[in-house]
Amino acid sequence: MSMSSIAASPGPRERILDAAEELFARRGYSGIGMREVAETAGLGKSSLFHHFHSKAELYLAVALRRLEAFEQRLNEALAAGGSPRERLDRWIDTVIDMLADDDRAARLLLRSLFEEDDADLAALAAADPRADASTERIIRALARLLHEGIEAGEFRPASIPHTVQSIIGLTVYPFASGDFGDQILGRSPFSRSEVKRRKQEVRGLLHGGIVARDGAGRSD
Amino acid sequence: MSMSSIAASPGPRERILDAAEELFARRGYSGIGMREVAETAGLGKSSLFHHFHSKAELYLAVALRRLEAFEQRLNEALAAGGSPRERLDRWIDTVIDMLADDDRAARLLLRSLFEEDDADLAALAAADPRADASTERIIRALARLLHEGIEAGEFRPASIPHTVQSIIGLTVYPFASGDFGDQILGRSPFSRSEVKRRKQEVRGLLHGGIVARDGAGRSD
DNA sequence: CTATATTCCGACCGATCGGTCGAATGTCAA
DNA sequence: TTGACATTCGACCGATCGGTCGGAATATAG
Repeated sequence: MSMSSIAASPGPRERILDAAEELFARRGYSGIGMREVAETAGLGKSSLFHHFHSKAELYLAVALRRLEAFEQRLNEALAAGGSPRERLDRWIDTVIDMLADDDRAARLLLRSLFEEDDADLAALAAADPRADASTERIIRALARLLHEGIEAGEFRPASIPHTVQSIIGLTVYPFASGDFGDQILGRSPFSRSEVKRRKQEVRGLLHGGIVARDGAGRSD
Repeated sequence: MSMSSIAASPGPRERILDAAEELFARRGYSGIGMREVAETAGLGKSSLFHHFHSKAELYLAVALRRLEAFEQRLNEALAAGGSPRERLDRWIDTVIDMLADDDRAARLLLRSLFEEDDADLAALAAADPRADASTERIIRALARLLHEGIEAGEFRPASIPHTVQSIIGLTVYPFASGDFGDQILGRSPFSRSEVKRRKQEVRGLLHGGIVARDGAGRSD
């Protein structure tokens, strides 16, 4: 028997991050306690504090891990080349795929965007700008892509910041809205086919709006 | 003089609701203590509990007040008549105006949509379905409007639930995104002109997308 | 084996949490 | 004035909060 349980499985640090992400995503920073995180991760609270020196540090580590994974996959999507429109479509598909993979990510992301949860957390975040820097790079890459598209005449001229807000609102929000979203969609969570529909919805809006053209509907 | 201070001014109940809304919107349900609410409202904690018997009840009262004000103004916007497209435009303008008036509303709304903050809160919310019923009526009215527009050939056929999600994401999210949103827009909060731009942005997306038509840009 | 460093945990800390209680004060009608 | 009711408040409750500490395991190196 001995030390057993799980041998080649993730170390305690990863287990803690996973547990914390799940909990923070669901009930927010102030909504969960370190005792609960420790319990979920399968160790004592004091052991938890051995790996992360404060609650704020743990939260930032969780957020940073998510954000950097996001950033990397989005960069890959952009680096794959193609016209601005093709790259934008791929960017959107990638975001939606990542959020649909687990809605924890969407909730955590949305929370971190508009939450002023705690004074200690804010102070620590100000001292360690890595998370903010990551979001900023993501936003800037998207803005640059829109700019290129406009320059190339593929996108209609528009206020890029507002378009960025729109794209984020269209992609992130529905996956974070939980029960409420399920209720709108008719009680089913985001299935494979719903994900596909969501991609089509966003693409359809960006390409053609919902208002019918003077005579013709449009296919793609 | 006598009882004075402020004569025709709001009673303690309204003062409490205002204070609580401000605080809950900013730091969420678990992020705020009843002591702080009482202090902000200008009375003792015990007096606060005289007016609201629990924290969950206070939160639900705050949310319900907001939601019903929302619902009423949105119904007025729809009742003013016009084609589905005109009514949808007016609906969107109304939402954006309300959220821009104070961003507490946007934050509180978005929070209530995707937050599973607390067990007690969830239990009480289940026992008093007024808030859920209000959101559901709002959503249903929007869905009905979209349906009418499609029937009338004004809107392109589409998945109505997904379109609902899109419209909410486009309108609500940017006002709730706080510092992050300001950062995207260039550090300025939502000024009168930004609000106008936001309306144009949403309308433009719903009417025409961002992808340029084969040859022509589009004005409105 | 022993020596050393790492990881774990139970017990504990002061502070704060939501909530209660009883008494003091204010208000108003009879 | 008196009695009934509403409102306020300070003091207090048990529970939980984030965080600390000293020592017991455990792993690793020599």
